[in-house]
Amino acid sequence: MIMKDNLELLKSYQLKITPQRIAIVEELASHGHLSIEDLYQGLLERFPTISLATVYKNINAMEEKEFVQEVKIPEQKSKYELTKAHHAHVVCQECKKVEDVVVSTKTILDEVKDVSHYRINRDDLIFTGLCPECVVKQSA
Amino acid sequence: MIMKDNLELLKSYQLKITPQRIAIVEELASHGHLSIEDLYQGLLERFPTISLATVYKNINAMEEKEFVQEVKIPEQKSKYELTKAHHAHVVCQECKKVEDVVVSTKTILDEVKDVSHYRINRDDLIFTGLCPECVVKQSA
DNA sequence: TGGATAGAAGATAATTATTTTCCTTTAAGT
DNA sequence: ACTTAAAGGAAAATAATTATCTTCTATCCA
Repeated sequence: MIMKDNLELLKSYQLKITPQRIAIVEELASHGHLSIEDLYQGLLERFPTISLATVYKNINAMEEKEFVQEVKIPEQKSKYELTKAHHAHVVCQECKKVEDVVVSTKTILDEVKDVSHYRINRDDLIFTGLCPECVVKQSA
Repeated sequence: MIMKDNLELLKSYQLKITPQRIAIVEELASHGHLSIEDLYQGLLERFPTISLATVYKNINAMEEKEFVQEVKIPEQKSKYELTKAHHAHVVCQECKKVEDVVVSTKTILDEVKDVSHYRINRDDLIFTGLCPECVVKQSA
């Protein structure tokens, strides 16, 4: 179910509230990280006539407003997530799941700035490996 | 010009040596990070009849053998680079240039492992901001 | 609350990007 | 040199994304 927060948020981002958009937010809120195709398949169940173009247009509009963000993952199609407090991602190379992880970036950021002399204002950190469940399966 | 090393390397990766492949390696060696389209345009000058499919097929083959690696960058098309010692990337949001940067990842890796309980064996770190040149231009 | 209207949805076409096919050519190993 | 597996090139096939156009609806305001 959708939280009022999300509705308010959509509004505050100047995105018109439509049933399709609400559904997109719900999907993202409950599943976390979804590809365009994932979203489309999920929405089809609720809106049998929804167009793939509608998914693209909405995700693009939401990205534009920074309401959602694209996550580019090695060896996979891009996933989308609701914008939230800054975080990194861990990806399981086995089961493909993607999770958020909050880590301190100060140390590495300082080093990057120091070494590169860039003024950094964004970081996209993806860590790939095996999730705890897949580690177990693998050793079994 | 191509270094013998690259030829040897191509061989050692079981990739048949062809003029087109040599050119791809040269392009990547001299320009660092190139998109498929960049590569195609560069190669066209030397091989007016080269096919875009050849570029795709070769890059895919080289990726397969881990001779080159894809670098997924926010808001940009993927770039490709020769595989080398592990490193992170800095991207200038203004002039779009991409550079390698070597930083210690031990601290953050430990934290990621600790927080996520994943067994991590790969990291893709992209830092976006302004390169020194663009910082200057911007304040001018 | 009942329009007016900007913007969204849906269908489809058009682009763009990527992969595959098929046939010719060539690199690499006898 | 000869053989063969693999690569190149052209074009077709797929996939992914964007654009267009018409219809519909959320939002705004009298």
